[in-house]
Amino acid sequence: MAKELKDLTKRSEDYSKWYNELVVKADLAESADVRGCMVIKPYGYAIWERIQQSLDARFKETGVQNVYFPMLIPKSFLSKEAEHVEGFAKECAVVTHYRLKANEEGDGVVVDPAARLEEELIIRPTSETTIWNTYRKWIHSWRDLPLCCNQWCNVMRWEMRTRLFLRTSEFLWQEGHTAHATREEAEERARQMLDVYADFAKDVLAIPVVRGVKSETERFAGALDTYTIEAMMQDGKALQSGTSHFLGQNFGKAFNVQFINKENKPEFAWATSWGVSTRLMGALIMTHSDDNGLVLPPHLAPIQVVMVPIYKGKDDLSALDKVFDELAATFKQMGIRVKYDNADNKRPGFKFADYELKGVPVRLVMGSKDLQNGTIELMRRDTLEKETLPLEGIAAHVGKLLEEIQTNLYTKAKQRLDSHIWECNDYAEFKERIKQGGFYLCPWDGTAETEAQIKADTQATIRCVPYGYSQENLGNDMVSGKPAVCRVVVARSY
RNA sequence: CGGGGCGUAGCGCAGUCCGGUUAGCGCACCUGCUUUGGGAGCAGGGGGUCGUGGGUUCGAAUCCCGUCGCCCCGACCA
Repeated sequence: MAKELKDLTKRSEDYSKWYNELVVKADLAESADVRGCMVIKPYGYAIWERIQQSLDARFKETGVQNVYFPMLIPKSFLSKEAEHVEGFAKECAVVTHYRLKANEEGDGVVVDPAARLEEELIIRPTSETTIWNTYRKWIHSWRDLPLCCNQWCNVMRWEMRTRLFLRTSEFLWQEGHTAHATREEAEERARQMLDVYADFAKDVLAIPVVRGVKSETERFAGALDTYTIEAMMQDGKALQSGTSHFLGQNFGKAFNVQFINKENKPEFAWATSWGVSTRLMGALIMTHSDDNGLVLPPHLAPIQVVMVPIYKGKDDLSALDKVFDELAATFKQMGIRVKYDNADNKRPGFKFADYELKGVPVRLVMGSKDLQNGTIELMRRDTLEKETLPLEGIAAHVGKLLEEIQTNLYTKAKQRLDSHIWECNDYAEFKERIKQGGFYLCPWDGTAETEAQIKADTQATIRCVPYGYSQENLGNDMVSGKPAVCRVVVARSY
């Protein structure tokens, strides 16, 4: 399998194809028999669960509670916020009937025309509308605020083109929805959640991101401001990996969510929403993977250490079992996620390749030779380096090594990001260089026209107005030549 | 919705141009033996209405007409 994968990467310069093959071969997910949807397989879902656990704990530290709202949204809800409906209308799946009946003219079943719904229901593309419709009942006084809820759920957007994890019709995500008494507090929350995402990406996924704010055309439908984290994939393309929106009072007004403020006057609630999705797994795969398969950062990996015995007979195995079982217990005490694979239906070579494909950070191997010598072989996935070490003290060594691998993966990705961000002030130069990928810091006049021009000419888009990069000596917009209002990140994206 | 391509075993494909043995190959699967420190070897075995409907023909996976489905490129997008 890995051989095929390697051949593929050598033969094909198409990064997307390599990515898709990798997802399938690493046993993460596959295309479903339903248009544009995906089946997440056990190992892929284990990774998603790690993301959930880790993010959820961070949300709760900021005072967020989990809730659940229905998947079906009455059509009328969606039309209450004008920009919101315009943004999502083109990609909604609609429920029109509630019953089937036997086909009188042939096999199978048909939709029963008598069972037409009076009001169609939309399968949620996002839940602002249904949640704010309920917030009206929950919010009456400034004392009810802030209200900070999050839900883990699926959503459906009828995308025209799909790719596993990056853009599927149905995807898993979390969506946070907060309501606040003041504009300042809501804006602060939107930025705070962006920081939660950025820190999570860095500390757990080992993915460095560029934080910033979206241009008006790239903004979430119905938002006043959309904050984003943009990650750079190995081919230099950008991937929007998480967003946080300041929604102003748009949804408060649309759903009439008013509270009595401290001055005893009615006021519309201020809103934010923020989300990350299974797309993060796409980011993870495309940031760290190599030709041997996935490379998972230890803080995320469902299996941090895999142990494989090499044996000839039953006696060999039971001697090795004893050592490994003891080692496994030590790892578990240390809070390290360990798997001992002594299954006899797969040969060692197969296991090695398979766990590499799955990105397990550390592999420990022992055979009868090691047993005699009191040694153990260790391989780290990030560098593929192998060494034979004394069995004594191996657990402590592995504990330290996991942290080292985590740091190393982040450092490598950060160096790649930093060395592929360039200032660019000349449009002709930009058009040439964008072909190789990378992020370009370009002066922008703030108009949608130049933004559209760039997209038409190069397929690249304004990813964001970045934080942490100089906004001085702007000069003129590289397309229009008019005075620039800010420097933006321009890149091709997934 | 525009442009290109493909439907043959669970998966990947050859065969189609130029109709003619029993439709073939690789992987996977099953059985047995030998193996096990980098994706095992040998031997044997099972699995097909060639997407589908019609037509031409002594004869169709192959030619003709229709139809269904899928993939890729664009517009959309977390």
